[in-house]
Amino acid sequence: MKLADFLLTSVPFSQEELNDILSHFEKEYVKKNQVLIREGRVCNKLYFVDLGMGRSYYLKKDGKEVTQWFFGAGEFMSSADSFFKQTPSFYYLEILEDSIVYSISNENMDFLLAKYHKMEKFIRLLAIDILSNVILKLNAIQFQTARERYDYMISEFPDISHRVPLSHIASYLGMTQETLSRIRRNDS
Amino acid sequence: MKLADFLLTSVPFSQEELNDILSHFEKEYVKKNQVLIREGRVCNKLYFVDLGMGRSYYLKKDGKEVTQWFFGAGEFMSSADSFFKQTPSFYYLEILEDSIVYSISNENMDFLLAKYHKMEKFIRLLAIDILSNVILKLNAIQFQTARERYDYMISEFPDISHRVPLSHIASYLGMTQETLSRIRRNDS
DNA sequence: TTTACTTTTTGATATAGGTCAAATGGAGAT
DNA sequence: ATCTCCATTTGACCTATATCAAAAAGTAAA
Repeated sequence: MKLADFLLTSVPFSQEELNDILSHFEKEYVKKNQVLIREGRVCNKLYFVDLGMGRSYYLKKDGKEVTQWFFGAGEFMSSADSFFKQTPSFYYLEILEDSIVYSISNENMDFLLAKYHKMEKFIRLLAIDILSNVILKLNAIQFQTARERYDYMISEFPDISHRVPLSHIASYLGMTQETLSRIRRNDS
Repeated sequence: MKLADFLLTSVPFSQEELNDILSHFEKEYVKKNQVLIREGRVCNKLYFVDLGMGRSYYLKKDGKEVTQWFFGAGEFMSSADSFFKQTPSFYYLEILEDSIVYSISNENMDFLLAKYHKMEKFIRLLAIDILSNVILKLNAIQFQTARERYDYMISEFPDISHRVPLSHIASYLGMTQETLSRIRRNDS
């Protein structure tokens, strides 16, 4: 879904409001492997993935990467609490394929939030959607077997396994890549 | 923290606005073990715990209860996505001790959200705070040992272990009560 | 205080998934 | 085609935590 449609789907902005809002976003072409924000830095942009995909991840003390989330086309991508609270990010944000994104700075977002009551509503709804998704994942991790988590992911994101390295998917699912490899082998 | 203070801490409401907002909440005295909302029902109240505590939990297929979250005094309590999206709740909400809560209906909340731009902002910030907390827990569950999770919980909520049954804490931490009991024994 | 009931602890055993190490496979560069 | 470099798979073994079962400790009622 495109950014304009995404905005309109949850809040009925007028054409004029929509144009104003969109004008505060900037189109960016981002190359594969580019890091958008690093752990410990304040995330001052919110991204909408128009085409391509990205992920958030962090490093464990032993230096291993742990994928926290994947962001596909038609989704907002950011270190949400860092962006909205202007606190240091716990995560890295990285682009996984050559992508087109629309970004908005924190200053522009604050401007729009202050200007439009409807913009506050839009972001509130966005935050609640993200929250639902995180809660779903928390339940999956806490109470499903490695196999069940994998099956769920495949049913939800059938193409992801062809687009990103196994190791990213494994850490996203909270298991080692060896375990994921074995699960895959036993596929029917 | 009291409800009025909580509101003022994140958004500078005027005294008049504050009074109007507070007038849409209703004070309720809730007895221990009372269930505020059941799985599958739409949650139409948001609660602020003034005194006492509650939890959210769900039932696994095998009938076991899994505590999802504890809500202490000075915190909002609800099945957030059910309340704000008016969709069936995945959880039960239950009061664990005789408590005093302030509740607001979904209709009143919608009224306030539409009336006050600042109210939208308040709820947006609240949603983002909840999101941060859920993400922290997700990381803990995904990548810490049972022991580490327990130690973390004790440091954050030192008194909880005296106020609720072991089994609730164990399932909250994603482990069996036998494991939690053994961890406790090895405390220094 | 005795009885009945619930919660917590302890013990013995099982298992999912982790760790470490090596082998295989694939993709790009020369 | 061959070499190099990573990604993936496989194998052998290990460990944290679950499961099942029973004992002990608390709590409340009679």
